[in-house]
Amino acid sequence: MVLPVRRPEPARAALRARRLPRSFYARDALSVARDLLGKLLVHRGRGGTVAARIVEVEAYRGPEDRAAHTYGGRRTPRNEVMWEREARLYVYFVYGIHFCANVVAGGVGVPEAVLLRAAEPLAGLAIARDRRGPGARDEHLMRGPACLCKALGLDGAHNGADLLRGPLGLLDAPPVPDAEVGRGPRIGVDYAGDHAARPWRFWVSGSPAVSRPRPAPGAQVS
DNA sequence: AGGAAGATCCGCT
DNA sequence: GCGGATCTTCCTG
Repeated sequence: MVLPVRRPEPARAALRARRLPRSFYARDALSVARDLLGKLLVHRGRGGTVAARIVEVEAYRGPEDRAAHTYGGRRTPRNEVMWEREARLYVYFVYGIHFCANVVAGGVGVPEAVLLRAAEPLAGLAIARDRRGPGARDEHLMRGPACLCKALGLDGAHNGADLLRGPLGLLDAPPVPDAEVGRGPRIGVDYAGDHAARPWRFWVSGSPAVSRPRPAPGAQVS
């Protein structure tokens, strides 16, 4: 009699990885953004755990970045978390409907962050589907910053959440090689003048979960 | 005190 | 491709 062979489940193995150390976050947002590609975002919430592989991010670089909430050194109740210690989550509300989540980079007084724009669902698919409702294909459950938050159950209550402890975490995973990294201008920041053209958006080429796989026509891609 | 715009998504045409 | 939904935040007067 042949025993049923339980093939090692890739997600389970991946979720055993350690959390990224604080030093990972204590760098400029561009480096953190690039290196976040391929890492795993995990939320152990009520109803179970949802995990995802990050495939699209954007760097927001503090006071000098016209597209950032902290442009010009503005410090407000909303963006307060960006000014504090790195390795926390900055969640804000947009368009009266959606939440977007950022990973705080830099350090105390260095208000930089990385917007999480898209991810590939890895575990907790049933929960993610339920949160998103009918209509979305699995590979699109977390395509776009607001969709990502919804599928992972992130909202304003998670603003300031520590990523080194507690139910929210970022786990280490193999780096995405340069050859597979796409780069281009950020989305939805046309108001930022010349800063809008800066190629501070990074994505994993070929991932079906990337929200906009191609850079805008004529955009500088470097 | 008021208003304008927003780091978006989805459905319809 | 376009626009509506929906409300917080911040700047101006």
